[in-house]
Amino acid sequence: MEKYLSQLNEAQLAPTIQKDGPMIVIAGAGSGKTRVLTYRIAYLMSQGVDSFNILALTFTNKAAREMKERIAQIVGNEAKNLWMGTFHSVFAKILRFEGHHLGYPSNFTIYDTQDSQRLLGSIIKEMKLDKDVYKTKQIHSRISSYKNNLITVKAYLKNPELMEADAMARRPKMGEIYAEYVDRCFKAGAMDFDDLLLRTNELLTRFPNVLAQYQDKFRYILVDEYQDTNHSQYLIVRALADRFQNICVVGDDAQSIYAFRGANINNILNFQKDYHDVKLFRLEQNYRSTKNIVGAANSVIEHNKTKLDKVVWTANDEGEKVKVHRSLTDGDEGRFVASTIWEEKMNKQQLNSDFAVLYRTNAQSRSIEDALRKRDIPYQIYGGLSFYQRKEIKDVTAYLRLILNPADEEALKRVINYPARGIGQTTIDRLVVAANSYGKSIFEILKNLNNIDININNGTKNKLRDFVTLIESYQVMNKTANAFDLAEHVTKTSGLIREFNKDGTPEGITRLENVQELLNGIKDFVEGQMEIADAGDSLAEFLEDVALATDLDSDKGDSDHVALMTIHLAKGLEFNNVFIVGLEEDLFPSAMSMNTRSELEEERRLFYVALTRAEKQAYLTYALSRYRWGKLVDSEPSRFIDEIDEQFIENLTPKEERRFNPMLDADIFGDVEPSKVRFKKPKQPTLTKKGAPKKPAEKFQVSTPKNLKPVSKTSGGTTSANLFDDKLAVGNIVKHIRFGKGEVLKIEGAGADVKAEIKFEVGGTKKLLLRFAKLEVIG
DNA sequence: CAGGGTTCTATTTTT
DNA sequence: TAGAACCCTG
Repeated sequence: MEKYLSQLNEAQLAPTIQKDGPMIVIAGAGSGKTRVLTYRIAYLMSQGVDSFNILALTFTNKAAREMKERIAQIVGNEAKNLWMGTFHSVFAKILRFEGHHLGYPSNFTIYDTQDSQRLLGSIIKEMKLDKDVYKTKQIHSRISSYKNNLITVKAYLKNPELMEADAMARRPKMGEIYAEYVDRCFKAGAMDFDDLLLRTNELLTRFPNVLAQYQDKFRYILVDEYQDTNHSQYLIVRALADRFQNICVVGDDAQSIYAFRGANINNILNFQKDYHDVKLFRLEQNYRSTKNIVGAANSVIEHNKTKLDKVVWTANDEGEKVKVHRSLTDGDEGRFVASTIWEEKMNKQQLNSDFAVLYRTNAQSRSIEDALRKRDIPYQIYGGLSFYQRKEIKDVTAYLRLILNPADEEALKRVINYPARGIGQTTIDRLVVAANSYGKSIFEILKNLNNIDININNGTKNKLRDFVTLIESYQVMNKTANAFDLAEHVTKTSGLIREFNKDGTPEGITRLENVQELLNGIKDFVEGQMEIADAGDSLAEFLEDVALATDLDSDKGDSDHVALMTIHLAKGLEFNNVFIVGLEEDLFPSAMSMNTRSELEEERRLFYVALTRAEKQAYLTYALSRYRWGKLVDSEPSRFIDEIDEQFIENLTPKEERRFNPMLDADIFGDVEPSKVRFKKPKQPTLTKKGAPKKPAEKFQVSTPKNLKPVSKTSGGTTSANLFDDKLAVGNIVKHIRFGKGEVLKIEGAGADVKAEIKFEVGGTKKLLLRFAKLEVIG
């Protein structure tokens, strides 16, 4: 242990060996707080604290895993007994054991955001409320914030102010929706994310003996990223730490960026008032970044009023200045990022993984991706639609969830008619009504179709019975088979594989691959579990992992790639070179977050977080205009750029600015004669029900050369360039493409390994320019 | 009920 | 732009 402690500086050592009592560590960015946490746990164990008595709450499961591995290197196998993880995953585990006190089955389902919103959507529909007033997203975030503040339905109904506020927002039925939602979740044996915390609180307050048991267990509690805890989490920590008061929280008020999901910065600001005799430690020396980066970050955060006193400094080199780059469009911005990475890799012998591109919103990844792909620079996008949220994955897991917990309403609704079995919406609606009126789950209704008064014809009833038989057969199998065999069996026999295989489109193939990857994941999981002696039901535990996994957690990690992610996701990470893109007013700071001082300050902290991810070099980029919601919009540089002290900045003035030039930027090796393209007249204007005749869209039918095989298809399609239909590939007729003068239509084709760009000019003479390029394998 | 086509509408961040 | 909702037809 001594040898490890000697690696710490004085400021780090003090909190590490402070064994007992409440303490707070204010840790500046890059000051080595993870190391302090890790070594502190190891130190506690070396001082005779039983590993079973330590609880460490981290921000991601990945962070917990890495910390655990590190501790294991120091103290050995004992580390396995530590309780470490996110609030959600740790308390989900506890609720599996103790949930029965609250009337939950131990195999309760965890509803993710999508499940919650779907359920709310159907409740709103059942209540016949106006869905434009009662928007599911907003209702959900409302309910979420109630729950995070421990406002139960009961408490809500006793709180005239809240009800008044909702009534003022023209949503007087809010309370009813809330009540119905909670009720339906409960009946489905499901908890949403917020329930995992709320119910833990309920458990600890209503059952003093349970509380006592866990207080006794968790004698030493450590909380990372304390600035991002919400009220619900705060109360859990307080309750658990109450007996021994051995509570150590670590955080940085300047990096509090989760207010939108209920995080309360006051938790960290007021910590010293919450406990007696709190020891305060500060880690102010930054080991991560150059003087220029630290200086730039400090000068920005100075503009915030709400903050704790702290001076972050570094003994590192001066380094390069923070570079600011202006582009014409978002496309140019992407090309700047890609070419800079390209050059830096050449000149400085760096790896792809030395680079990260950070943005405010997920939608911004697109232009960056395009540019990186064009240069063959490998990248990985983190976040966005995470693997487990993809449709095909959710389809498979829905079956698995249903097997485990047949009451799971959302899972059932998802798969009862997918793949199609002739069970339509009307039938499902009737089932839901019946379930509600009998106070049973839908699956119970299905099992008792004979004894229940329900208006469903016999043909459909038989289909429903077949479905029940199918699920029940899986349930039988689940008793003996392992999770992998079961999952594989389900994908084959439910018709899911057939469904994805059906059309043979690249999308279908990708889906199949994803399903295969899921199966592999289950296999790994099952094998991993065999090594654990007291492992429980592998399927249940796998599903729990899935529900609480973040995209960072599932990082395969071994390939060398540029990382693309939102700033939120980048918290806690570091990279040699960081690009912060889209630094424009209304984008960053976001237009939604400029109404109040506190919102704006949070955006500024977010920028601070982004900047402090960089070790050697930070690039700030913005574009003069950018495609937002399909249109090119002018934008102004972000105020955050101005807020940086000039001495830390270098402006990169581009020598020449040019827009995308297909002759230079695309890989062209052939042309197609315009004569092969045929235009047809636009349709007549169509009348819509709502009244006014719409202007006719300019619609043309275009036939493309035979060797072009259109590949992708979208669900809808207005202007979409990838609106192709498989059938059309035969005659090569592309329908319904709406375009304006000079717009570019891209076709990414499979057939002859081609990619083409067709340029149309509408009005005047119609011309076509078709260019082929090498096929780019996407994704 | 299924499937295709059309129209509408929402765009912040996530456990 | 892209996905969801909706509408129409077989």
